[in-house]
Amino acid sequence: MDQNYKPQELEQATQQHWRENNSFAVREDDSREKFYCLAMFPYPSGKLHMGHVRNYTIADVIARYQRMLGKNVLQPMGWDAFGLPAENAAIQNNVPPAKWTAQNIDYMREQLQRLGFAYDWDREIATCNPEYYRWEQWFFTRLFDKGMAYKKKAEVNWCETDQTVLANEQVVDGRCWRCDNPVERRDIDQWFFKITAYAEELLSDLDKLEHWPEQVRTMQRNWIGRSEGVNLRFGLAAALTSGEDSLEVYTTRPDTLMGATYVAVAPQHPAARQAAESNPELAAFIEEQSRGKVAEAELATMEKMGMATGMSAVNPLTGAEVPIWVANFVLMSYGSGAVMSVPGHDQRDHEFACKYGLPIVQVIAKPSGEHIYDTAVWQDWYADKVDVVTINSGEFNHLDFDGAFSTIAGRLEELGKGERTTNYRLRDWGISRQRYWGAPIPIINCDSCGTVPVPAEDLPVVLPTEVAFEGVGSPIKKMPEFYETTCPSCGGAATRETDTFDTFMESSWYYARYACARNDQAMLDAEADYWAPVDQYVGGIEHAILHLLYARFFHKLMRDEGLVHSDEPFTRLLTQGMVLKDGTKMSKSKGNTVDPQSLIDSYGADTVRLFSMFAAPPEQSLEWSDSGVEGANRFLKRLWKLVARQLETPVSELDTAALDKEQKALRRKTHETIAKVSDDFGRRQTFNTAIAAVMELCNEISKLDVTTPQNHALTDEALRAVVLMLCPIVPHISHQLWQLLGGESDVMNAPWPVVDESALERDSIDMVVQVNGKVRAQMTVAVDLDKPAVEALALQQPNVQRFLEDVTVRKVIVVPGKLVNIVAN
RNA sequence: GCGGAAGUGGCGAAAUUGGUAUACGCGCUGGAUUUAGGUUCCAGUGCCGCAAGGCGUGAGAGUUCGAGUCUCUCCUUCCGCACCA
Repeated sequence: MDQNYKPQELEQATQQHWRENNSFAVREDDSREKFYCLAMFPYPSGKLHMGHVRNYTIADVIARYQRMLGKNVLQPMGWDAFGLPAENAAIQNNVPPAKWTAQNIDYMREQLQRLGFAYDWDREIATCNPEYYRWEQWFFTRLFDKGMAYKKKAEVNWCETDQTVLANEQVVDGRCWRCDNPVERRDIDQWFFKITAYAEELLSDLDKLEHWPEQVRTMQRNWIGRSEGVNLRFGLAAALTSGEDSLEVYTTRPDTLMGATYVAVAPQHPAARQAAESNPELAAFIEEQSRGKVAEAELATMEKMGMATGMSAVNPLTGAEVPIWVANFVLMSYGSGAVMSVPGHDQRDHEFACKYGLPIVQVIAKPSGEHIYDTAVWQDWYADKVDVVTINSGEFNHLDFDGAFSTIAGRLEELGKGERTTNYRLRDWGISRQRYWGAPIPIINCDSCGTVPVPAEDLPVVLPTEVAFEGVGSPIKKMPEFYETTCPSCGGAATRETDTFDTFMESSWYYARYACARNDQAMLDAEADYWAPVDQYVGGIEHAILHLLYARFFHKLMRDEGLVHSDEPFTRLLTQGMVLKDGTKMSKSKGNTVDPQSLIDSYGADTVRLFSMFAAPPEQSLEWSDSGVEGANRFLKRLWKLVARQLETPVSELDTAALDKEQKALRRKTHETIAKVSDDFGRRQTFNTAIAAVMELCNEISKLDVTTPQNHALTDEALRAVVLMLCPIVPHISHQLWQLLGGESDVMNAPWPVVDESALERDSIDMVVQVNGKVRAQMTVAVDLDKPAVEALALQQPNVQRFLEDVTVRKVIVVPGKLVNIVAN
């Protein structure tokens, strides 16, 4: 055996072996438990970064471990290939997005293979291929027929110069990130998915996801934002021109209805618009509120502003008339776009009332009644729901929150002026993008038939890839050969939809498609149903809401279409931490990136994998350290030498009955390590401590003199266990060392090592003796020594006696196998 | 403002059920090998102290024979959401 560890040639040979044996291809197999392990697929941006390496190493370690447990493991890989960067690159470098993307995929696939990930490449998918997105288009038409996909005018951020819609993130200080022109809000036709129809299920099923991080579940709960309240209608003193004679508001605090002193409506509300017709000042105010800053975080810190409409509303229970104001803080997209304002018990309403001199009425009070209510000064308890009672509320006085809520809600229901409702913060998912590099929305607009979905037999609607970019607009919007078509319904001239799908669409169902990636007859099939759901999903926390919520939604849509038979797509979720350098996230803009490729070139893939798994537990952020990489490499070199030393002597039979104390200790260490590493890999998913335990075992092995036959046999057992346990993490070196140690078959197919319980047995144990909680002595006692004897032995320890000289022993606590604590004073 | 996570040596971190704080690795110090540097190997390495010992897990209290771990108060950092009626 070569005395030196040579990762480059060793890894190349191992990978060639895997390729030749098609080692990672899998099929359905009912004789074994299936395990579907998946890492979030990458956007093919050019080359892998350290975050990818970490993500894919974690998933690969889990997949390989599960495989060694005897399961039928699927681990696929693919490309989230549609998206904006390809368009930007096209404009900058004059390369068509399709070509740019394909080149990047080829390069990054090579990198992933060089890292030795156990992917079934036969199932590779790229979402920009028509073979993939045709099924997405087909599914969309199914949802259209069901009414789950619909078109409506929606307010968007619009850049007039670039002729495109901007995402909120692309609006910087109210201006376009690219051309710096002021962004307008504009109403344009957009396609939506009715995700709100699944709000309740998406919320309640979070309780089933017990193997998801609590943080992600909480974030999704908050995002869905369920609240219980009442929809109620204020009368209108004068009916609107549209015929409406009432104004609907949503409140979670019907108990404060008697304290409503004005009604506030959103600038976009019909009542506001009508009032503006005869009020130029108000019209200007509404116009002003419709442009400028749009990011919601900025809206939240904006000054509260409003203007009276001159109209008034009638309280449905008291008949009192209150003024209607337009206020910039009321959102048209939540509830009905109008709120009843109770400045006595809502801080924001209070601020607004103080600013504009509107009346403030107290309707809830502390039950003691001792307080003095100063309407000019806000105090936190004014909004409390517990330990308060209603006052100044006529017949509804002296009720607690629950009593007031149900009595007032009940009365409104009797009068037909309101009803209890559940509201969600979640809004329908807008899926239209005015971008080019995405899947075309399969819709044809016909002057006589209206909106017509493309029939299944005409799918896919293929996105033209030979395109020329003139500025930033989507090229297909200027291509009559793309958009001019005939109506599938009447045969007349019609135009195609030129918008494309949000790229979150593709990533919402790719996990299911891997399972039947080459099926050109159906979106999903029985094989997809065999593999679904994903048993272990691994990805960044940044996808906690959007991607993971959309995928959960899609899974339920597919279930209701009969395509899958589970409720949730991802049983277990691991969110890996960021890769940091010098305490901050690695990023191009900070210039603190480390190129994985150069590390692989100089140390080999195994070293990179080992360091990524050793430096921190997977959920925590990982601080990059060049010397830590050296350390990982050093360990592999030592391991190599350890096996080389081992092979100098022929193997003898291990006689476990004839071991001396030192030999028993090493054998115990070997099996204790197997137990710990198994627990760390399986239950805890703390691979850093598993590696540390293996390192400890290796340190023990290297201390042993292997020239005696029994020591050599013992080391053989230990080294085989080490190689098996390291195999998921450093598969290349493990593959070679396993062969050198005479292991049968591929190490990656070998069974995970089993603990020999008899090796764990010990006849003596080290215990600590404390006096008043401070360690004063160590002693070795027989395992079966009873408590009184242990206590007596502890008291005899010379250093213990020294500390007991001038005090009286009050109590002795014996924790078997661990310690003795003598309490004395 | 609301919600979540976390604060342990010089650094990354460990301590899983309330039981020896700092495993494992990095770095550092000394030594061996080497023409030298690097590599490799050996020994040491929380702080104060010659030692005995004392002090040590963000700060302060509490519970306990015993607290990094449990309870309370506070401080700091990171992350998410953010006018949601």
